Parts: sequence; C-alpha cells; structure tokens
Amino acid sequence: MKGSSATVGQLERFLRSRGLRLTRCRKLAVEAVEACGAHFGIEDLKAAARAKGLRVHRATLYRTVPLLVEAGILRKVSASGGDRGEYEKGLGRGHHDHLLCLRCGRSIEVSSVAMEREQARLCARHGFLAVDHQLRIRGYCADCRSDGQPGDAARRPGRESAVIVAGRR
Amino acid sequence: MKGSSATVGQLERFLRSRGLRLTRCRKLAVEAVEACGAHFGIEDLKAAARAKGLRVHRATLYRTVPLLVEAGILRKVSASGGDRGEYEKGLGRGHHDHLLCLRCGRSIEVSSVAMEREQARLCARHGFLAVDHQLRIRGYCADCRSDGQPGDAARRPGRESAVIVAGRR
DNA sequence: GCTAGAAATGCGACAAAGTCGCAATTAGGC
DNA sequence: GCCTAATTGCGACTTTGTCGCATTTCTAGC
Repeated sequence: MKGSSATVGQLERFLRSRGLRLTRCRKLAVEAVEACGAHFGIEDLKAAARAKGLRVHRATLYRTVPLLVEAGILRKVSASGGDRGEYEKGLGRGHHDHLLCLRCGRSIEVSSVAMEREQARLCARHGFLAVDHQLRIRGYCADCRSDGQPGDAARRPGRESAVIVAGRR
Repeated sequence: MKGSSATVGQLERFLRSRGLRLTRCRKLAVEAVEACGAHFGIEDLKAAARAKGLRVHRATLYRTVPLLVEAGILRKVSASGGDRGEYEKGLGRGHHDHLLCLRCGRSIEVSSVAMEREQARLCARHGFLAVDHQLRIRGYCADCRSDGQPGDAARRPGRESAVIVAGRR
C-alpha cells in the first residue's frame, strides 16, 4: 500500500520528537489502519494484522492507538450509535461531521464551513478553547426517507463534500 | 419528589400506547433518574435505587433505559470523554450541546440557535432527516485556560444558556 | 559488532459494561 | 380472584479496556 509509507514517516517524526521508538508493532499498526475501512475499532486492527499473518497483543494495540491519535494519524470518533471506541484515519482529511442513518446504518461524512464558524463563535462566547469537536446527527438518509432500498445512494454522484464511509457493520 | 410523578405519567402514556406495562421497576427507574445528577450511567441508576433500599437487576435496567429514551424521558449522550453509555434527563429541556473541559473534567451545556439552524441547513442539503444530534467540543474552559484553579467557574454567575453540569467523575 | 539500559511487547489476570436465555413473578384485563 | 402474557431476577457469558510484570528488542555508546 502506497499511502502507508508516508504515514509511517509521519509516525516516525512524531515518535522521534518524543524520544520514542519506531517499532515493528507500530509500523504494523499503521499498515493495519490502511487495511481497515473508514471506521474501525481496536479489535478490527487486530484482525487486520492477523490477516497479514502477524500477531499483536490486544494490550499493545490499546497502547499504540493513542499514539497514532496523538501523531494525527488517527482520530477518535463515535460515529456509529454504539459507544464502542472507534477510530478513523485522520491524516490529510479536513475535519468533518457525521450523518448516521438509523435505517441503513450508513455513515455520511459532511463538512460545513458555516458550522465550523458557528462552533468557533460558540466557544468564544464561553471563553472556551476548543481542541477538537465532534458532531453526530442521527436520522434517515435521503434514500431511506424516500423509501427506496437502502444502498441507492452509493450509486448516485456524490454531492458537495459528502462521503459515504460505511454500511451497517 | 415532585417532578417524578409527572414523569411517571409521561412514561405511562408511552407504555400504554405500546401495550406495555407500568411496573414497579419502571417507576423505580424514573425515580432513580430524578435522584441522579445531570449525567449518569446505568450503574448510577442502580446505585440510586439501592440507596432507596430497593433493588433492581442490572439486566433489567439495561432493558428499561432504552424505553425511557424512547419515551423521551432520557436522552443518550456521550458527554464525557470516555465512551461509556451515558444518559441525561431529556424531558422539558431544550436541546443543548456540550463543552467538555479536558483539564477539570467539567461539562458545560450550551445551546445556540444559530448552530441549530446551521445543522438544519446541513441536513437539508443532504436530504437527510434528522432525528437527533449531538455535538461535543473538547478543550479547556475559561478557568482552566486562565490557569486559575479549576472550579472557579462554579462561583461565577452563569452566562447565557450555559449550565455546568458535572465535575470530574 | 557488543553491551547496557531503557523502551516496548506479550501475557494473563482482572474489571467494567453489556447481552442473553430461562425460570419465577407480576400486572392488568376479564 | 383468575389467567396469560409481559416482566423480572438470575447467572453465565461476551466484549472492551486496563494493569503489572517478565521477556524481548531498540538504540546509543563504545
């Protein structure tokens, strides 16, 4: 995979800046991320690693993933309804929010400049210094509303900055 | 407690409309909610019930709470950083978002009409029918930013629609 | 290349959160 | 008060996440 070496580079820079080491397991974690879909949990990473014939211990991943988050490679989200720890790739992607369809389970990534601005204003009003934010809107996507079969949307041209990232898990 | 009987009424109406029963345990759950703070988990409800000398099984609460959510009595949130299931009272309170302080752990409820409007616009653009939404902004509150001792804010008059609902758990 | 010391890993045990099937109990219409 | 379906308690189980410790593996210095 091509993107992964760039990502490994980013990780290495981060680790060095902290006096930490770039180990086999950490590189593996980055590759596993590439192999995963848009949203994944730690067990998914473990499975991806195993699929490559490599094994990592769960505890190790639980220790590694926060580093990837700090390095900006991953971003923690709770996109789906369930409150399991979920992550998504965070590199080179602008911030975005999630529209989660309650019927087909699809997760649609959207971004809105106006929204960002409004959030900034809100924070300013409360003297709050934002580090990150997460907006999740649950409801029904266009296809599920119109009673069409869920899945239609995937065949339609994307609109604006919306990306459909996941079907039902 | 005064509010609880009104809430029980609301629950009863909901249950009847579904052909379900208003049981001792469900009433108890509502009372336990009243006894809890702004944000709580299922174990908190269990503890609140026990404090009244009544006992409910965990599994029962896990079955009851989703009903309370459907009835509009509770609302599911993940206000704090951890991804444990958390709830807050949902009755008669306008929608609000959360500013979560990473230093003192306080959770500040805010609401912004402009934000709501922006979200509505976003949904409309994607043909998405929103059912609910949740915005969580993590960062540092005014007091923690200014390096004052965390906790100062509680003594200051509240501004606008901000409500401080929780300290570190 | 070798060595020492620190960092990282694997392991297993544990805790917390949540789910499930089943037998016993109970609400509520008659 | 009786009857039946809904509800509950129970306990066993899964999943998710954490921790301490012994072992392994980096890296720097020689």
